[in-house]
Amino acid sequence: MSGGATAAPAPLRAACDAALADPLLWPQDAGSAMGVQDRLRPAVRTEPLAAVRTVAGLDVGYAPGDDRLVAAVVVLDTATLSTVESVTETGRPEFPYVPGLFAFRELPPLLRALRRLDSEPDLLVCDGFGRAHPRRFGLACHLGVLLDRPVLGVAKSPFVGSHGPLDRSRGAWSPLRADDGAEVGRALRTRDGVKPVYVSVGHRVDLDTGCDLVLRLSPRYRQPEPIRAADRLSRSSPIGDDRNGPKGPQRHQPA
DNA sequence: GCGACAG
DNA sequence: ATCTTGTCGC
Repeated sequence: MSGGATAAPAPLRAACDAALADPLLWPQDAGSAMGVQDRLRPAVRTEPLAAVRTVAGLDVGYAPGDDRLVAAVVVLDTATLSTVESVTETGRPEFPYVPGLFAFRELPPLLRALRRLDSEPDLLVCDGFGRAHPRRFGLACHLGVLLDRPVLGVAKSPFVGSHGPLDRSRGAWSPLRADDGAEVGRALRTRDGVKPVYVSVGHRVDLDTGCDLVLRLSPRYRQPEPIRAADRLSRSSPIGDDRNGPKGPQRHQPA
């Protein structure tokens, strides 16, 4: 048998397939979904993360006046911010948008996109929260635990918790605290005088490392480049038409 | 009970 | 998420 006690993390592809194949992970009602979050939450770990050579940005875009969506993943080289690889996957939402249950809506399409990646990014960055969540288990935690990989959540608006004012300059930050005083994330200014982004730990990374990385990944715009790249790709990507068979996922290789 | 509520 | 014009500023 291979894969003993010292087994390396399963390849990304296998981890995505395993998660997608487990029916217990994808309930159809809100009550069971919260139960899944409570069951998985204890697995979240916070730790330093080093040697982040490549980062994958994840995002999902929705077609206007339609029920179709596009999940996009773009892998960037951390040092140069150049694109290493990118994929898109089209589909239809199978769970309604419910604040607090975001993962049940966006994770399935994101996992189907991630499974087709050839590379194994050192870190995943998603549009949303990690521990800054009503039950401390947002999208970033959920994805991290399912794949047992480092994941960071970067959101554009606060969800739970509050923070004090922060300096006007890029790099300024203030702890995002839940009602009980726990630091569940940070409001981080990535551009002078521009609204901050909200960083929270998903899994296997800590807030210091996470904020440091987010700043390095956001040299010019408010949002980190990996998320910007995934966001743009999800918007510009043609939507497949399921009525005549899926259009088929698009693969993209840098020129 | 009511409002607010990641994307 | 998505629908939307111009405008101010680097």
